[in-house]
Amino acid sequence: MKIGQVAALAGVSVDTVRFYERRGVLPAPERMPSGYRTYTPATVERIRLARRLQALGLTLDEVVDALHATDQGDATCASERWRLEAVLKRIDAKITELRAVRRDITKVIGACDRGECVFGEGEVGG
Amino acid sequence: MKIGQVAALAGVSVDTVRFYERRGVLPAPERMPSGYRTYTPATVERIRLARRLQALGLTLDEVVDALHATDQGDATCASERWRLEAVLKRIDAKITELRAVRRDITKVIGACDRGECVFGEGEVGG
DNA sequence: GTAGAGTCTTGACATAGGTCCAGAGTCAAG
DNA sequence: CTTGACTCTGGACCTATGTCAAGACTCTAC
Repeated sequence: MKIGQVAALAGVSVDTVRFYERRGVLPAPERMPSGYRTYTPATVERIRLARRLQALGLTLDEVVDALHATDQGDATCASERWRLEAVLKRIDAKITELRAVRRDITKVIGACDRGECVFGEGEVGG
Repeated sequence: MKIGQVAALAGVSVDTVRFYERRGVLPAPERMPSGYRTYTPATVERIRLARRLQALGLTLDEVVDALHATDQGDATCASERWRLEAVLKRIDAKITELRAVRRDITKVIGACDRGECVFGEGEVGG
């Protein structure tokens, strides 16, 4: 398969496939005599897995780490699960942060209703 | 006041003050004969307000809009409150999204526990 | 008058994850 | 053999919010 077909099947752009190669998500593929990259269907699966992990909140570097771990062959659910739990922690922290900001905003809106506006009624000069 | 003092009082860097000027948060200040920017204490307040609004989740462009509205003099709580409510909507959307991802992750971890691992036990080739 | 701190402008660098472009080469169909 | 689609490389560009550096100038204190 050439890069266009792989990209289409995986649901990403050709540029993204080449980008993934540069970033280590994909290994350097075989080349035709012309220099064209050739892939096997396994690459499509690899890209799909990478996308799935990204959708779960892993950074691209984390995806690379996870894939390399599975490439080593000794990756199991038990050994990789912590990656997901780390993301879970990050998400929880982010949600907590957003909720705090949310509270602050509602407070400011409430102050607004009581006539104490952040948007100064007076001038805030330069 | 010169830029360093303004920055120190407002709790930002000198670079940030100049950056704010470029972005329209701050108007172009008066200059000394030497070319040095001169500010009044009102600028410190303006920067502090900008930071407060940013901390509430407004983008810098939104901060600029809000400040320009108050500069026009006809800004009131009632007229500016929608900006905060827009941010509130954004935050809620983000929280919803994060919770969805969170659920997905816990599902994947659960599948993990049942032996269906995203990290393929088999190879995911290149 | 000189040292050191502050300020000036312009422009590059940083993150994260791509996207897009130019110019050249290649492949398949008619 | 030509046309159009595809691919190659290398690098620039994007968002957002700053941060940093170089080289020149100015201000303050001694």
